[in-house]
Amino acid sequence: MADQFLIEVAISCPVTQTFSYQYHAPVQAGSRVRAPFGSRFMPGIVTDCRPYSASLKKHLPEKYKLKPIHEVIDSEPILSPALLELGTWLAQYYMHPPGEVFRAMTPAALSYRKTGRVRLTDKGQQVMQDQALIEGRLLTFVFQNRQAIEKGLSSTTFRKKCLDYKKSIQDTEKESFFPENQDLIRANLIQEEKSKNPVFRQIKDPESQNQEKKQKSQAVHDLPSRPLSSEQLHVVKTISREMKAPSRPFLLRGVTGSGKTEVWLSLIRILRQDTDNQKKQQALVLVPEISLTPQATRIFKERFPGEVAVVHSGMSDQKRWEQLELARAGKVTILIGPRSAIFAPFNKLKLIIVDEEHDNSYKQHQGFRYHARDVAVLRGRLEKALVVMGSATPSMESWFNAQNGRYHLCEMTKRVGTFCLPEVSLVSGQNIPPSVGQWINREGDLSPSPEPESLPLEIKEAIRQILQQKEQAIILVNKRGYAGYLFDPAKKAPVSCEACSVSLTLHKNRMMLMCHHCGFRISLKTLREKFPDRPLIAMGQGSQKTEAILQETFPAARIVRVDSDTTTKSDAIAGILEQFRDKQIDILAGTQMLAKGHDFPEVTLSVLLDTDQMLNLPDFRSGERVFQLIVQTAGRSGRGQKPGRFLLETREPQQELIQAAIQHDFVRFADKELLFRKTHEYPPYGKIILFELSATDPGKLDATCAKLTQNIREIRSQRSDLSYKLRVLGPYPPPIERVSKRYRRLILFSSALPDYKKLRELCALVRDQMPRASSDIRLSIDVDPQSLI
DNA sequence: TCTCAATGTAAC
DNA sequence: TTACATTGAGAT
Repeated sequence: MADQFLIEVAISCPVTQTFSYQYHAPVQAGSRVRAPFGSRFMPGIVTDCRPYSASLKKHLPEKYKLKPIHEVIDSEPILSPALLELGTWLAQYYMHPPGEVFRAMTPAALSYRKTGRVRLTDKGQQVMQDQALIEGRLLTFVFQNRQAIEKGLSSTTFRKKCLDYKKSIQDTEKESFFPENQDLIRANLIQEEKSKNPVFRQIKDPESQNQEKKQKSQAVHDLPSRPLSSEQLHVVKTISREMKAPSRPFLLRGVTGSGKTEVWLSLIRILRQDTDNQKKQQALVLVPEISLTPQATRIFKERFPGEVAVVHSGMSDQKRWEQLELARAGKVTILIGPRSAIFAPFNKLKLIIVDEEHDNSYKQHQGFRYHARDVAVLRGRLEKALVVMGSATPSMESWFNAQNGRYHLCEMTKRVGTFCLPEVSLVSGQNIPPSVGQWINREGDLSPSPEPESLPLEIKEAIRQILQQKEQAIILVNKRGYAGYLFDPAKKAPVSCEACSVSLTLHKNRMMLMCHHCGFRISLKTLREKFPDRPLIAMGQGSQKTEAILQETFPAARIVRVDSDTTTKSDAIAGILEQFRDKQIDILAGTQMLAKGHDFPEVTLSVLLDTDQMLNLPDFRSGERVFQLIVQTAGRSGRGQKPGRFLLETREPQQELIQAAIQHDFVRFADKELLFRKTHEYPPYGKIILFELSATDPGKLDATCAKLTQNIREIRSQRSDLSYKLRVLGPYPPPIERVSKRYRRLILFSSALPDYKKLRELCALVRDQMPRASSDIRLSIDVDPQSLI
């Protein structure tokens, strides 16, 4: 066996290790390969390749015989050395299977479909006509469209559709017999093609289309940049000085409307002029998904015609691939995209901008749960690119880093041009009964509260004025808090945990209050017995009604509701935002997404309703979120020529957070917040790793949890170093116990920053000893979770 | 004793 | 993730 090579492959499936193969030629790390895995071929990424020598052989596990790689897919690696290193590091850090990490990094390139298909036979087609037979009805349901009849269905969809049908008739018809797959095959109604190996999705060469596009966009003339304010100029100078040899990332804190976009544009301009060798230097601009409207990207395209590529989640794989290919080949200078764009391939990446760095949408909440801002910092280090994060209300993590010198800090305190910050009024909610809520009655049960509901007078009046003057308004309605809490009108504060200073969570199905940090719990009954005369209001059901009331109060106004329920597709939202900009809509009413970074010059009123409810979410980050929300909402108003107003409804106007927010005093808020985080060892002073177990069967779930608890106890008793100073809470059911038919349990591991290594070690041990009682049970790990519920 | 489905585990 | 072995319940 001359000249064999040992190849390490991260297989695209949820297993923690990488696997070794042999091959007759070297394969560059970062290339895709197809390798025999079990009894089939799976795609994967080569992580390492070295000549196969006798000494190497010793290190291999003996019981396995090395299999040869089946096929090398790429002649050139699809992951650059830097991206490969990034992925390897991330798999470690986020405790996620490397194969899955790489798949997340290379959209479409590693996805595959199974070729196993199910077709109708001729006999099957005949039977299908006969609706008297159960088989006929089943097949009609499963093979609804013509395409399915002609091409067949993949076996997975076929099975799913059969199950769907079975479920749908279970309630209505009592069938004595329901045909299983085997029955259908035996009766020669369907045929199953067996071909088990995944096939790579074909990706067309984008070359031809690019050229067209490029020519089109090049026809636009270079637009002159707007003159910068002295503040902006100073910031640009300071940051660009670091561009050649970046040492630390920058955090740019600039009040809303201070013109951060202009700063980004100037930085890119400088980057582009600075051609120290043949390769064009490139910039990546990360933005929150919601602000990826054509409007927002237009300014980049106008300033740098033909040099901008854009990706967003609504794109087809084909289209996205095209855009990424432009960046990889060095054909564009700038790539704009949401969090996943942090993995985009580049020819020569020199600058990474994270716009609105505090934004929650940078965190992936499923599967590979990375935080794009944190990944950006790491990628910047690996690629020697400068990372610049910008926000009016930085996250506590970034602010902390800027304070202790890990990041450079730049600030812009003035709005540019004629804009000034909006006039703020507090609308006292004190006389208003809680919009929707339930009272805790004497028995400790919940009973509905009277719900007189209308808009506060000041708000009504303000909206009326806006409509009269044909201006626009944005109204933020908190649709529902994701958890319930108890409000104590006597104290004008929620009932909170004395040890942790976070609101206690109301678990309605258990009728108890729980603290998600220390595990403290008290039943409503006990609480009632303790304080018999205190009226307590259960909050957290939300105030969906507000939107309806708005329309009722102003029937003539063109009001459009925007929230994740009504507009799931990002396309739809973009459309609505465009209409709003064109003044076809007077009032936008909706959830938090409306507060994010949009620039509507005609908006002169922004309103934040029911602030308290958000403030009292049982989460140590709720203060930070509300502060951001208030400042950002206020920032939507008065961005044009006319001065803006901002109204905020609260029952607790004296709260320090609210006072700081309405004065746009971030530093005052941050000082207090960081102190709070420090005393409780919350991030950034502490680290959290969250395990989420889920299953469709709650019994199995609890059984697994019990075993897992036992495992944790054993590990900790054997390893005192993993017991001391590390906190473990749970498994506990989150307030939203069931999500998409799966029950959930959480285990929260936390520690102070210095003990982080130990914390990780403990978590890794727990993961590896996870009892796999059933395939129904899933474990997903969230390192640095954004939310604990 | 055979068959089918549910459960568990390995994959290089 | 998928495939295969193992196990256990029910059918012949």
